[in-house]
Amino acid sequence: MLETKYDHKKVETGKYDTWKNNGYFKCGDTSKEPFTIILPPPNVTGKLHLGHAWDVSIQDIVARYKRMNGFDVLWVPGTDHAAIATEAKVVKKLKSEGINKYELGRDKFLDACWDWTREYGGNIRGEWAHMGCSLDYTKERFTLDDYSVNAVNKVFIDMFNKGLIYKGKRIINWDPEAKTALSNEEVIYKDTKGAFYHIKYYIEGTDDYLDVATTRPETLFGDTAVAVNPKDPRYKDLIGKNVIVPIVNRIVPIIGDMHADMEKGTGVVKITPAHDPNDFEVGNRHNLDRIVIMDETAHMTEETGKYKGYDRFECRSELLKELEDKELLIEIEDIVHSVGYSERTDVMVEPYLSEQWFVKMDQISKDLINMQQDKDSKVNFYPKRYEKTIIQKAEECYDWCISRQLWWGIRIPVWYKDDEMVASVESPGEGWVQDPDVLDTWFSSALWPFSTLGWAMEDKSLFERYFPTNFMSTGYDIIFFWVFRMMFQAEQFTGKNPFKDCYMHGLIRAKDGRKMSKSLGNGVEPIDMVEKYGADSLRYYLTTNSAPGLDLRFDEDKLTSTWNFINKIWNASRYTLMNIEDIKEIKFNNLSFSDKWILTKFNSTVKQVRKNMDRYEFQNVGSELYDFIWSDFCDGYIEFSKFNTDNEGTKSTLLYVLTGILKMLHPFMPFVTEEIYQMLPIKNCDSIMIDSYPVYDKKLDFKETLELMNSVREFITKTRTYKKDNNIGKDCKYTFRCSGDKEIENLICNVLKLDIKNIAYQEEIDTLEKLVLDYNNNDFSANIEFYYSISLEDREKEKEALNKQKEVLESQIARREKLLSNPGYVNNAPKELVEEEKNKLENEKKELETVLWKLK
RNA sequence: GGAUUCUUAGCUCAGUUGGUUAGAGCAUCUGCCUUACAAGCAGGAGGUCAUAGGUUCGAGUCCUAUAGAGUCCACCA
Repeated sequence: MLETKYDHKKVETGKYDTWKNNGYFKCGDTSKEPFTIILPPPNVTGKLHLGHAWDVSIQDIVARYKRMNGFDVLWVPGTDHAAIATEAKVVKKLKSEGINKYELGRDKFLDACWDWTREYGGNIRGEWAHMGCSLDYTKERFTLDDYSVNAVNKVFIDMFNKGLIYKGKRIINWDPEAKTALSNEEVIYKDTKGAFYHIKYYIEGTDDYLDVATTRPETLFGDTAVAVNPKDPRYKDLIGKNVIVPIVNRIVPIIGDMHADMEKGTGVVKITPAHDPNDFEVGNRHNLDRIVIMDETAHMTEETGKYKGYDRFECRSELLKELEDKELLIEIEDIVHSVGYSERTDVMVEPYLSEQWFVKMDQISKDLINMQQDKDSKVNFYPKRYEKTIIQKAEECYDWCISRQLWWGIRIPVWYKDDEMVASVESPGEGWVQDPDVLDTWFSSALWPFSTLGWAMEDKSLFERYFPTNFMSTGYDIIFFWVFRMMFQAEQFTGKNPFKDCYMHGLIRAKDGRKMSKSLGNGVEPIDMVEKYGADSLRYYLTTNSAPGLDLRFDEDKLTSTWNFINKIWNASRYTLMNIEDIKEIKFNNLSFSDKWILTKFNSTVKQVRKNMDRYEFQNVGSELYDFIWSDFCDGYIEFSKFNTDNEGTKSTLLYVLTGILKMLHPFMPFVTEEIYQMLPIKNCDSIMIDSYPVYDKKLDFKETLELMNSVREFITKTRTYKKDNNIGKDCKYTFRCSGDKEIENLICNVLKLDIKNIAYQEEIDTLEKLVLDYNNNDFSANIEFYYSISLEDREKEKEALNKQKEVLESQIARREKLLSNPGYVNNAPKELVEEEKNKLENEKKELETVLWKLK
């Protein structure tokens, strides 16, 4: 027997290991159709946050749903080495021990990284277990294992040989703290307080100067020109003349270039080709020198003279003093402008001239766009608008900087000897030196959908069976980092898209709508929520409380409501189990009206739920199930069944519907549904997770009963309201007639507790005052009269109520008559709707008649 | 500058291909410890669906504009 209260801790203990040990998470039944999901790999040393909890819940729901629908489901777990993040942590740790990364050397540093990974890695596995994720651990991968490394090498070498990967000297985004290049996606732009510094650049041989406005005065050491717009009447005559760069006193030309915007600043812009991407382009057009004035740690080089060794910010403040002293500073204008910061280290990104590896994107992007235009081969996004986002990204693509000046990662498989350069995993021979850099973590992540399946391994059987994958779920924040790149790499190397459906969920925010962050201290740990409410509650809450692609404000009160819902299910199960203990088999004979009604309702719920599950509309599934279980099954059917517990058909219906409810809920609430399933007197399988998902059953669809019972329920509610409005107590004498079967009459009397002792005698009918409630619907009508001595006051109250009712009815009738006399509506609207309107109008008219009669 | 999302009850959110009386949770009011559940039951109250136009027989839903809020991309000397 179940306890009276649901205890999530008790329920969730032990089940995960049982499932896992019984092999329910493993794929491999080749008699079934495969269905593959690849888990987006979290940072190996990271921990589960609410966003992950949401993400894995969605995937587990799909995995369990598909498994119950007869698919051979493979859900691949894995983790990511997270190059920059991990390396930064290890560097910090070593530093605290007084060890410098470079002094330690590459090999020993990597050992330290592996130690770190082993020490802090693997926690995430326990968290997947807490959440109930049905992952196939026999296929677990890591971005630095052979599956991944082999694929990365193979892809890199192939792209290198095709010319899709090249090495180039460019201005890239540089993180001076991590001392590595970054891709454009890894730069976060933030509004920052700064200033326009107006500096005098004297025109050579004159006392005139140009007012040059810059936000970064310290870069003047690298100036090799000053540009004006060739159409700018203010300055066009100056083109060809020279100016003197202040402090360094370098003579540089005034050039005409469209880059100079007449509207912006003073219309004069200093050109620093080695420290600004736009200036770099200008420099190329005008053949300007590139003077590097900062090193890899953003400290000034010897080009800056006495400022050598200064940090970039120190240099700025000292330089400004000097400019002021020398009366070269015209003014300082405060502005707010957006400045790039490193996604990982949060330091200000420095545009930096260096040699890096790039993926050439133009053709690849075109291939992606073509693929997306083909209905059969494209990725279906949920919600659909992300298809457009992807296409837009592809259209405005720029080359992807993939080299990182780090050690923790997959090393670039390129070897050098003198002027020669060869791409190869192994050294081509004596005297060859490998490129020191590693690849962007996202380069390996991009291959994840096929690398994990053994695409670059000898045994390709998994790849052949389970690729392309079926379902991908992730937050919209990494669409460019990851989804886009997975798509083009799979297209380039497998000729197919990596997944058929891609579900994008939003971000989790704090209750007030702000982002959850450490600095605000408003973060919520999913594991704490699991502890407090159970994984079942958390999963259901996260997945049914928002529409696809939209953010979710985390609200613990709603989690409580979800817990209450589970407690409700628990108690409905408790009731059911108490009443079906002796059942031998499910037999639908001698079904009562209410049995037929709930079976019909159940059937239509199954239909709706399946439809929405197939479209990943989980919020709809959630409300369908909530409504059916709470309003129909518990408040409606269970109450009816209480007067019918000896009936075999009713027992069968209770068990059948409860079993179906558990199965439909199982993908959302795996633990509690398994707990209750195990107590069912009749069940097909050892575990609910290997049982089948409910299907619509035509034999159990009783449409007429549905309508009749809806009327009966409406009558019951109306009677209750009526009694309450008129202060009619339990002992009031009554008479009752209804059009339905004797069974219906009994049901109503039972539910409304119309005590047989209180039926009014003829004498009472003749002498006492009465209150009458008439109910008319085309398939059911009922009349109930209550007899008692009525006061004048009550009589007035009743009259008032009737008048109000009259008004409402009259306006409704008028509205409906107008509607039905509109030929446009009658001709164009669906016939059933028109019929229904007509019926309603009829009933309202009848009702109005009674009200009018009573008023007399 | 380009794209995109949101604006629905006091609060947080649902609302399928347009179908006429817009739903839920929480909060609130009334009455109930009825033996599955008081973390519950029964019955209420609460909304001119941001604004203004348009399409349509019919608009929360489609179109246009406006206002406010958010996000992404590009630019930012």
